Amino acid sequence: MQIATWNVNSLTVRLPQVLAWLEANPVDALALQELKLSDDKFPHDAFELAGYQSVCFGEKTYNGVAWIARAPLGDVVRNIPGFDDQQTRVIAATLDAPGGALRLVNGYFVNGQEPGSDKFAYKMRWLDALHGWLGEEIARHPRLVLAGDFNIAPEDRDSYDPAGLAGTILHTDEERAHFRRLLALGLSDSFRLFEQPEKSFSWWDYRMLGFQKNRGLRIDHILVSEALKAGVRACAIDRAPRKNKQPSDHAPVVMTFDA
DNA sequence: ATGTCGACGAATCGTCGA
Repeated sequence: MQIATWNVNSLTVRLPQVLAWLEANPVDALALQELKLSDDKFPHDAFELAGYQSVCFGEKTYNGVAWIARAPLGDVVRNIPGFDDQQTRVIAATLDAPGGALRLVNGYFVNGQEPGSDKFAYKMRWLDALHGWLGEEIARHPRLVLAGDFNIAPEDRDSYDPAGLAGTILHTDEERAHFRRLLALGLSDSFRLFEQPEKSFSWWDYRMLGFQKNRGLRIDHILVSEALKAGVRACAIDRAPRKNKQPSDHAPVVMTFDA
């Protein structure tokens, strides 16, 4: 079984690339972020023609998340229960799998702009709320996957310039502490369960030839709960779509596991 | 500050967010 995550930076622009990628990579479930479209504009039909069901939670212009899956998605939750949020950043759903249902959580984590800013404070509150809710969610659904654009480079090796960017957004101790708190819930970063090439990144700035120079960050992650960890067989970043014409600034991450 | 995208409103670009 395969689960993937991809920040597409506008599904309106990237839909053809997503459909082409799914045809070449027929994963069982795909988490999308930064749809930048309202739910009434979500292309359910196009995905259905490709053999996929979809559930979405979006808004005009910003944010927006969705799960695309080969099998029906049930028990859908939008945003973090109990956390009042004006933005569309979380969608959770349950997917049938051979070894039992999987709980799939997809998050477009707050960027935070700059340490000390209002947006950074919102990021900290949001991460707190996510942590609290996920603790309950894992207790209810031990077979859980947390995928998405975390907007956190968890360790120095996840950044092209850890010294130069130390303490800046996506690199702060506070953000990294939040990432480790998520791991402390019993979640594992599937990418780091395996030996990986050095300088493996999932995002590259559009500017300054970021991709060509591999000046990137690894901020897109797929975490698995304790119950799933032993079954994980691989996790890889697919850089190919970043070479497309009009690419997203993010590349998809794909996890393979026995479910 | 800059670079580059994408979306928006009201331009035929300026502004915002990433």
